[in-house]
Amino acid sequence: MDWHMAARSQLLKQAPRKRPRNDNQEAADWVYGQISDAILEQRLAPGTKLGEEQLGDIFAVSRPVVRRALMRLAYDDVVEIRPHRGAFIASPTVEQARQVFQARRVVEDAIVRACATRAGSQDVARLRQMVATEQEAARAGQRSRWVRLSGEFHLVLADLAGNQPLLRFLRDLVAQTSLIIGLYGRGTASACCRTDHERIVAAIAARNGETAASIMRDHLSECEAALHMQDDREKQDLKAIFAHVRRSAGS
Amino acid sequence: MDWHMAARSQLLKQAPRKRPRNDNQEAADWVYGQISDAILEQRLAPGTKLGEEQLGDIFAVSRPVVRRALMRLAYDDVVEIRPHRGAFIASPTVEQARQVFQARRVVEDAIVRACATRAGSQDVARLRQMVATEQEAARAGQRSRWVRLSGEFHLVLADLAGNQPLLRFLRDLVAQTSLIIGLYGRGTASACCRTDHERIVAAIAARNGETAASIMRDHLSECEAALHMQDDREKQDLKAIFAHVRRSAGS
DNA sequence: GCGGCAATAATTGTCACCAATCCAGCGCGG
DNA sequence: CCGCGCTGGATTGGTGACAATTATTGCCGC
Repeated sequence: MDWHMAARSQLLKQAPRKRPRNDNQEAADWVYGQISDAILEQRLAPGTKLGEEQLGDIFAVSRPVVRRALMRLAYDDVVEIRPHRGAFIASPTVEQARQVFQARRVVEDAIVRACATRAGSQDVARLRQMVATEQEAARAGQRSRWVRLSGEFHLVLADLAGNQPLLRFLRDLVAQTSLIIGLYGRGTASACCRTDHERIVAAIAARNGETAASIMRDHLSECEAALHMQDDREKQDLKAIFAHVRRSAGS
Repeated sequence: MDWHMAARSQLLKQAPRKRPRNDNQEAADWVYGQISDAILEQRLAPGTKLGEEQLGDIFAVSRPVVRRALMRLAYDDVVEIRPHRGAFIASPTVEQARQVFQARRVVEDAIVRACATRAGSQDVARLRQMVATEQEAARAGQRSRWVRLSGEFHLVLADLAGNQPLLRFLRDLVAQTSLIIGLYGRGTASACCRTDHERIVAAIAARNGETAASIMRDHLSECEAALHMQDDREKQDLKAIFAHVRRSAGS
């Protein structure tokens, strides 16, 4: 019903940006959007505990509202709810990270192909502006903003492709990608895609779907390769990190 | 954590089949699985109202449990929750149906390619048995069972592909496909894929991913083409359907 | 001095009640 | 006689408090 009509308009931001007054049905969506944005901007590190009461105090909403938001986030695999333990920001494993990137290659390959045939001149202009804004944030060194804009670029492409299920799926994948970059992206993760987005837009503007898909696949593979994916950063490296301390301070 | 380890085992049935005693955390999943199965077997027609209290009486669970199950189903786009109105089995529009099939073509193309490289001999045997069971149900005229097995075949393929995000995405798409077939599949919808599944398995067994993907794409396109997708079955055709009645019965 | 165990405390999960909202039937006015 | 506004019933949504479970911490035994 309200599923395909609003496509290509503002469906990307499903969560309201401003705080609703008292309506709690939208309040849950608001909390969901707030936490989701924090994850996308990497303000919430993986493993962070999300206490219900704590969030309820922060957002001034009741606990069931927080609960619903957390359940939605858990369904997106960005938070992990362990029974009677609480909700934590998910920490994707290396295997999960590879699967996310593989899924993104599959989905976004098709998305850019659709964009190449569907995108009009105004759509291309919109994409160019997004790329410009993103590069501006990158030059200014605003890492959070850049990460968010970089993800939004892919979502705008999915929006232009005009396929709602693929858009929703990619939204989840992008959110998880933010977590993955936050976990394994120490180092030159920011420089991985310097002009890839620009080249993708150019290929779309030229109606060359094959080229656009090829660039997109390479782009995602490069992003994946730029990560330091080492398996055992779960608990073992705690001992490695504090191996040199050797209880120097004592009685 | 428990995300990729259980892949390829029994992750397809995320909902327990037998009724848990009193534990309500799993009870919600149980209700979710029951309703989801009913949708997959087309026992629940689109537009059916799902009253919370009613479902609570049927499954002997409290209303919040039903509520959580309905929320999950709504997130899968198989039920539509209208505020203060209740939950209804979703009625996908023609546009939504086309997008679902397009998304399935994109995803399952990649899935069968992965299957062609990853599937071992025992996997192929499992697939052959699934096809045999499915054809048996088709010959026996068990429509519900056939619809369910037909969907499960695709999910088993996704399971073999070994990509959890794609598997979950395809699960949602298959559920929506059941609704679409229930809505627009009057007629020869059952005969659309006579031996397609068998040919897909053969291509996978031959390690021919390209052929398997081609058959899969054609298979999905044929299934889509076999539907009677007429646009205006929302409200307008009500007047068309009852145009000839001309209020014959009256005072 | 250290490991195991039990009691405590905090947090989550659930249920029952209450308020808000929407549909249906009915009376009234045109 | 038909259309419209109103009220009643029913269902959903929200909030509050209770019970279950688990992590932590202090204590006891070895």
